[in-house]
Amino acid sequence: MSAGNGEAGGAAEPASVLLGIGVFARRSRLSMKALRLYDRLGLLPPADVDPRSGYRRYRESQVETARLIALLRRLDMPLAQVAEVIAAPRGRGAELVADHWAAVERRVAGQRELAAHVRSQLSGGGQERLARFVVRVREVPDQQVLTEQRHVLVSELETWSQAATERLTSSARALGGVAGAVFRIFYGEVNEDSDGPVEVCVPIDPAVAGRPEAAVRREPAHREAYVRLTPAQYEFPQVLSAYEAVERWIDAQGATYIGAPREIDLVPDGYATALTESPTEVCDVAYPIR
Amino acid sequence: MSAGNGEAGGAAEPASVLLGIGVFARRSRLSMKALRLYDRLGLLPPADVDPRSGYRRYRESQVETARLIALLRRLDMPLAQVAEVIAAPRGRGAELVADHWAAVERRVAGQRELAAHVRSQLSGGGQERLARFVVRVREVPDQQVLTEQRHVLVSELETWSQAATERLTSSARALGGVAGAVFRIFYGEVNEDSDGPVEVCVPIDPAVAGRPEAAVRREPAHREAYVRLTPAQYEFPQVLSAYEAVERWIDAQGATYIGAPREIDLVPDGYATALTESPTEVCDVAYPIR
DNA sequence: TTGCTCCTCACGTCACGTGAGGTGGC
DNA sequence: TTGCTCCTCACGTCACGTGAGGTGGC
Repeated sequence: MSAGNGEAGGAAEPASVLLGIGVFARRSRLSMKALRLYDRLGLLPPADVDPRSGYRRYRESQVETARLIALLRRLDMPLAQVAEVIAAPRGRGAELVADHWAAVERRVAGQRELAAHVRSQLSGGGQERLARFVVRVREVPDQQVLTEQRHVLVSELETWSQAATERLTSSARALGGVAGAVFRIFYGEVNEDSDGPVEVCVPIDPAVAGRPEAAVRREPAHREAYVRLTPAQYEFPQVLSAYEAVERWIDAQGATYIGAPREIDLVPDGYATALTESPTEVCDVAYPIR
Repeated sequence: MSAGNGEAGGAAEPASVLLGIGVFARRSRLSMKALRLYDRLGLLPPADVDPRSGYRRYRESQVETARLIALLRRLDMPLAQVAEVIAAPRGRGAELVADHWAAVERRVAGQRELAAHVRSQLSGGGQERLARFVVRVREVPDQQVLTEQRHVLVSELETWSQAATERLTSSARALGGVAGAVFRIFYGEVNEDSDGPVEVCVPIDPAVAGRPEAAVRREPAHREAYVRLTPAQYEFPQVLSAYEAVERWIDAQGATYIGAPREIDLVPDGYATALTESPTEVCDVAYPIR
């Protein structure tokens, strides 16, 4: 409605309010180099750029945004996510920050366990922990299994695998019952950075045809090397030592891995029962070998 | 003593024990690319490299070292530090890991506060927090001060500045007494990543000549803009809002910064007294201006 | 006209990932 | 001989820092 001078939003903001990149950098606590980068990325373009000199000019009101960016970067938020926060309304921005921080805390929690594990490994002799495991070999007949497979990080693993086990177990009951020990196959590593995939397998009677609600497949007969774990040994990251023990044994034998590692539950209904009945042994960690 | 076959350390390790990079990568949970990098850096050179093909061959016993490296990298330890851990005896390695992890925890603790701060800023209106501060201006006469200056991270700031204040205060007493409010000048930012420097200043009688045990200098007379803080407002990271409030005010006035920001204690003996006597106001945050 | 600010390359850092294009080993 | 493994560049990623060499603004 006012005289159209091309400037959106500001009624009468004088040109003298514009700040050079140096002043703007000090006020916003960002380096000039960072500001040039944010300009190139479109994250924080200057209010005005002199067409001949290329000089960047920022508006006072941009200091607040720049400060927010500086704070978010101090939280190690990637610039792509920073851009989302900047673009979103305030409330949504707060949610995104909360999400980012929750992810950081999950990651750090995993690393905290790992750090303790590494320290105790280094200070406490090293070999002794592995020596405690007895590796055995057994033949596993082929099985018909109901399965669910998914990518999960270590923080989501327990929740998901319990839920999947429950779903598959109840499906199995409808098909004549669970015909063997429940197991999980790890096709890829599962930790703070890597997400598998993981497959939960519930054996059923081979004679029964599956219903389409869950994937049904044959797990082929094989020979496997395994160790049996107590509840304490099954905790992350201690369980890594169990995997290491089996791998060392296989290497020492000159045997060959022919499949992804797996955990076979010893107690029916898996970990939930284990918690309430506190058995002395909860599961086996195994590698198929030739 | 055995037949010298050129292999150091192993009495009778057959060549068949050597592993190709692919197998070694799987066993150690490192990528081949990472292994090649560690070779180039001298961090984990293969036991043997075929001179014509360039093929890398690793010894079984190197798997353990490679695993350790993989674990340390999962803790985000830089390769330079990883190299130190690998080279050090086990006990020393455990210490280095503990040190690294302690540093991570300190950093994360600071970021945790900051994340909460950013969230509340975004969800809670934003401007209201700044509006609470009343910015005033005053003239400060020139002062003779005893000082100590150092680079400190935010985690070390409180401990160091209390200790320095005590040292300087007792020196000042020997020189006729503390002649004014104790203050700290921040020449650079102090946070999880940046370490100042910071200078603690204790005013003394200008007529007294200093002794060489502490630096003595004149802090020139100046005009400064300041806000007065309650103990809650002085906590990190809330105190950042106070700095912001002063800076905004200065910008709004079109005034010019002519010195580094400073915190001036309102209570004698600084923060220690503040804790026991719980005053309603602890310190001023100020910027010299023209 | 002299400083000072600001400009754009270009390269370095960190720890790899991702092809390209070629070759050794069984 | 056919796959398969492994090789070395070379470039990309991420968020900048650090000069080099030059120019606009007051």
